[in-house]
Amino acid sequence: MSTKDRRLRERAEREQRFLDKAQELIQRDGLLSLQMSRIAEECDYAIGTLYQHFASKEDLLVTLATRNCLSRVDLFERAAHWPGPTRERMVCIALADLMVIRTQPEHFRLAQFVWTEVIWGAASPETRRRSLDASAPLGALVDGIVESALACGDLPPGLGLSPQAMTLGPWTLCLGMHTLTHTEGLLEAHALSDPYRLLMKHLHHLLNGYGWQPLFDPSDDDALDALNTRLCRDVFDTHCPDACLPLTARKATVSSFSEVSPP
Amino acid sequence: MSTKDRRLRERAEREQRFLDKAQELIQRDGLLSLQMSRIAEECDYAIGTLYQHFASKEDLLVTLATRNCLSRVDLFERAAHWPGPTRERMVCIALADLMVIRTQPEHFRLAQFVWTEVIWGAASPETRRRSLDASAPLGALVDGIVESALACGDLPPGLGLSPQAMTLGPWTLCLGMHTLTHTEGLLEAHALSDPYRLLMKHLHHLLNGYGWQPLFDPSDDDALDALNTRLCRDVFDTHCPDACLPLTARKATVSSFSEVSPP
DNA sequence: ATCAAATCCTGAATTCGATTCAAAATACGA
DNA sequence: TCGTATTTTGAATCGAATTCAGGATTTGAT
Repeated sequence: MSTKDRRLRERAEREQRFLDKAQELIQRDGLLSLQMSRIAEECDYAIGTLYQHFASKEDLLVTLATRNCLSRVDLFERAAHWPGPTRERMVCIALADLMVIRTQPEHFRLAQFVWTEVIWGAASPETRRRSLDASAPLGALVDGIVESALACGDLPPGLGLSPQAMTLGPWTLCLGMHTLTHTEGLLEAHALSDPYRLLMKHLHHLLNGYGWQPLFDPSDDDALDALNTRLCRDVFDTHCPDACLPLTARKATVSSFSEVSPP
Repeated sequence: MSTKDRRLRERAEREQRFLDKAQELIQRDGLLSLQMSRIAEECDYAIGTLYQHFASKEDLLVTLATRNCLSRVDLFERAAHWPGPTRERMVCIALADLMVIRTQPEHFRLAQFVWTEVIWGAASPETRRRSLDASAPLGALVDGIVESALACGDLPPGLGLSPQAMTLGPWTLCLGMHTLTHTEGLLEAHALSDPYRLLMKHLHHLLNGYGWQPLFDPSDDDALDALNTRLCRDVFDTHCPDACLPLTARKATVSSFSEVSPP
């Protein structure tokens, strides 16, 4: 029996090595030029062996995206379980998301690609289901924050939205911003820079719109910086890299406009 | 000289026919199984001729997405130039977007695919630029609404955001929701339905968050329906198809929750 | 109307990469 | 140790995008 166990374990380990290598190749040469044969080759396996783990290239990609998703759980957990105000916890989710995307932009590119009809539709139903299952814990963590907020009165009653439905707002906002940000040339074409600072501002406007207490004034750049810095430090032990404080473009673009119409 | 003109015109017409056929094939068989050879074949041209118009399959796809984008301009113009309140004009943009996506979901799927690193990066810079240029008019229309709102006081001064930056909020919200909606199984996995009704609610919350006058209570389902119906009728001469009023799922899901915590 | 040059169109051939599968290698149990 | 079951292998297959060497057509001058 232990033999069979060992076999299974070794098989699982090999699968992880394949995924690691795929990740590495994507990071090195881009998703565009990822080749199944090279993954197998660089792992010193025949290509047939690779196909015993993944029914197709699409399956491999979806599986990799799923693993990436799972790797975010602990970060999200820190945000969701941090004992601060519910609103700040929700902001932390967005910050966590930002940190991941700044560190591993390929993660987003892959997820974006994988959710495309072409890839998603070509992956096996089983693989797709596993991928959806993997996103459930993340969703649950965020839903939990909303529930707490409703319970403690930070969010007004009578919004008429389930926690899942509430979660959807920040989620779509972040997702949409990532999408635009990663389409090369798009934001420039619309005279925009510093998209993630803008994301945080819009997020605060949205939370204000829900009436999520305590309200926050997103036009106060210094307060925004201070909040992000504090949360990154207290919640993630990070000195809040450029992730949330893209100081560079700030003076140039955003502030220069805000000087036109001061508070 | 007129000869040359005719040539150019015929060439342009042929290009449109190729694009029409591509659109038709996508609609019929899905993006997944679109083949360059079939496009040429069904247009009664050799495949080489197709490649005189589009340097690659990616180029064709981006070009098609660009044309789709241009086809939305008139709808957006109606919304932006409608002489109603600025806030309602902005809502109309979202409604226009929804109407398009309900009528031609392939449009979104294609845009999503095209904005992917894999496709966008493989298209020629020229084609990419044309695509970005095509989105400028749409952006400008929406920016114009924001400018009016700032000018007439519907939006408070001191937000510290340029019109382009303001536009980004609703844009990302809609984009993100479309993305989630079109990933088969995702919303179901998170116990959500009726995503576009939710989109409209979150949009109103966001606009409320900006302080965009007159404020609107998104938890009032009947008011939301009434607003959408009126706008569709007055602005688009449409009887507001299911686009904005997915009455079906409404009673089942959203209201049932809102009954738990009534206003 | 005729011809050479320029331009355009054609589709068989090439290329590239994913996927298959028959054979070889290896592991297992008696 | 041997026969069977399982796993691995990678050359061969397949599918689809892309190329390019002609053939066809148009142009413009005579």
